[in-house]
Amino acid sequence: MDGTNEQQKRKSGPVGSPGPDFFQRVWDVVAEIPVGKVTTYGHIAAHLGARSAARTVGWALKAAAGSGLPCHRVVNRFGALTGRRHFEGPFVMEERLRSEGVTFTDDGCVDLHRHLWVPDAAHKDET
DNA sequence: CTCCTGACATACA
DNA sequence: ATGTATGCCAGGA
Repeated sequence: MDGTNEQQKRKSGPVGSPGPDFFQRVWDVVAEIPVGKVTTYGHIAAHLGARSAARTVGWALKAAAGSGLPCHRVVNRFGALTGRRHFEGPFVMEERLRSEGVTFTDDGCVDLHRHLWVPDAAHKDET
């Protein structure tokens, strides 16, 4: 049988809630991103146990846009500000990161080599 | 109720 | 190496 629309069955499913809302979990991680640092959707998703759910992470950020969450510190694995269009303006995201000390490359991407932050590292080194 | 899209990423052909 | 297809979770038409 085809499994193309198998995902839709989740909606019709009775409960099967894995626990707290996936969104809430994403917001919790993003809220812990230190200033001057950035993380990627994949790292957040992987930290939540769903490395392939990177798309859903982006959705959570869109839902959190304007909720006071530093969603501007979350970029894709290339360091590109793919979500800048969901901000107050197309340049707000970059300006904010620059304001926090984040540097960019000539491609307009965040310098992940200097500002890449991983959620798992925060749990291990927690004073 | 069903199908598609979406701020991504990985696997396979 | 490039392109296509799928997976994940949630929401909108």
